[in-house]
Amino acid sequence: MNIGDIARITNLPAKTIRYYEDIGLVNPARDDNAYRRFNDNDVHKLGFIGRARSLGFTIEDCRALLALYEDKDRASADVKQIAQHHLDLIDAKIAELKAMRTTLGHLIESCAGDHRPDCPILEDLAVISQKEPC
Amino acid sequence: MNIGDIARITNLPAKTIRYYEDIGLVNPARDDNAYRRFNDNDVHKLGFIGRARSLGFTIEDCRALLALYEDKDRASADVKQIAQHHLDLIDAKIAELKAMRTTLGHLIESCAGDHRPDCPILEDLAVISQKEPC
DNA sequence: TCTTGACCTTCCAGTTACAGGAACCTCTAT
DNA sequence: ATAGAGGTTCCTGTAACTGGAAGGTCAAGA
Repeated sequence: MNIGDIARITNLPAKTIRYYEDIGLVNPARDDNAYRRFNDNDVHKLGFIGRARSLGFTIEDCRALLALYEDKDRASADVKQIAQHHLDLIDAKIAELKAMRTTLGHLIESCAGDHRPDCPILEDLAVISQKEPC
Repeated sequence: MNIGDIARITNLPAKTIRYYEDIGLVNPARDDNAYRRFNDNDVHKLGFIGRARSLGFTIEDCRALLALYEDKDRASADVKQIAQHHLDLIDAKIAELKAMRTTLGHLIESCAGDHRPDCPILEDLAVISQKEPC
């Protein structure tokens, strides 16, 4: 199978698949014409990576998870640790965004949004006093 | 005031302030020794940018907000529109992260996390069936 | 046979918002 | 005179791709 077929199957852009080869996540064979030739294992791996990425794992996480996946002597604790760490990061990010959301939501509510220049949003941003960073 | 003083006042790294000059957000004067010399207006602007950034506004948003701030004939509607758009992006991001969090949370719960290789997390990632991306 | 269009290749640049580091200059205090 | 703190520019790297240029390959139709 050529890269276009795999792109369709895995729902990953061909560009992305080439990139994954560049950084050593996959290693497809080559035909005489230099076209990449993907086998079932490559498809499987790329699907794995795609799903991990869609859960927000970094590329390096994907690399580690893939290695564990292929290591039949792995300890599930190692997998869980990676996942838990990632979950913690997600939770931290959600908390950060929610704090922003709250502040920004209040500011937007209080802004008339008309033709006049008066704007609580700008006034807040321009405030001299040192608040804790959001 | 030199860059270090401003860095302390605004709580922005000196590197960041230089970067903001590079991209034209601020334009401090220079002393004979080529040191940047910041006045009160520069401090004010950098504080403004810092607070906008801490609410997650992009640099280009900051540029636009700063322009509106300095335009005394602005319409608050223009400010509100930028803020509302940003809020929408934040909400989308929160929703995305929450979906990841839910899926990942379930997977982690179901993983024993011991010395054995069996792992529902890996099994899920390796699934052949095409689910909707998370 | 020629051509057209779809597909493939590599390589380079751009994205975001900085951070790190090298090499070097300047100021102040001892 | 020298040390140390602070300033300068310039270059590289980050994450994970995306876009585009320039060009090779393949299958089908006129």
